[in-house]
Amino acid sequence: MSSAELDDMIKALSHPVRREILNWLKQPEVYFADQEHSLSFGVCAGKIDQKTGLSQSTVSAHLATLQRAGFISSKKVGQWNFFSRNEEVIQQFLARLNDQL
Amino acid sequence: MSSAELDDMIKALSHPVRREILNWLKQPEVYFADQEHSLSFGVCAGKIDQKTGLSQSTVSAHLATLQRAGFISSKKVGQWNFFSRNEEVIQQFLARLNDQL
DNA sequence: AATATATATCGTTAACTTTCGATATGCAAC
DNA sequence: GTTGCATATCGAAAGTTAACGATATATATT
Repeated sequence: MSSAELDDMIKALSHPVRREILNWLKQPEVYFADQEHSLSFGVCAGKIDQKTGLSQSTVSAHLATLQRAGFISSKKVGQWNFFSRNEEVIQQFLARLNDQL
Repeated sequence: MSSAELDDMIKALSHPVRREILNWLKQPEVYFADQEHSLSFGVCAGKIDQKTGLSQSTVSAHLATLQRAGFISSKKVGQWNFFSRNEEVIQQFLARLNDQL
């Protein structure tokens, strides 16, 4: 993980809504129990929009930021886009921070 | 550590110069070997100004940000202000992040 | 093909952050 | 008490980020 990548990651975490989203994705079955689709591909963008209370375009940008940082991935299925955490990346990030901070 | 405090801490880390300063303070004897004063009280603000290459006022603001977040403390001795890391706070922060991320 | 739904992208505005130089404050030395 | 040095604070300019509504794209349904 380069220094620039680390920078992107920390910046991605520096917004409370993005941290909250990451947290929700940790336990989709708790926070998105109402999702019609199976949670196995992840959580549907629209469900996240609802939960934040922010506009659709704003949340789309937050998800893009988290994805650019590597913390989440998306899987497109039909017209939907499902998001889920990249646990290994998150662990790498924490390890790196533990080390370099 | 409250959620607002965590927020301040992550924001404090979200600038590369502030992370760099934290890193320098980890090994003052390596990065500030030229300091005339003993390093036992910490590193003198002016030395940090020099090393960053940024203006005195800018660095003063960065140091204030790190201090508000709790990552560093300062000790005033005469006309000088010496800064040093708060290792316990940093460890608490890392533990919290490990947990909540 | 037309319509509907989900999501991304665009353009704008508002808010926040970083930087600087200038000034203020506080201490020391003369 | 005036001068000099270290640092903090102030005010302005520039850069970055966040938010929104509108629009574009892609898929699904009729």
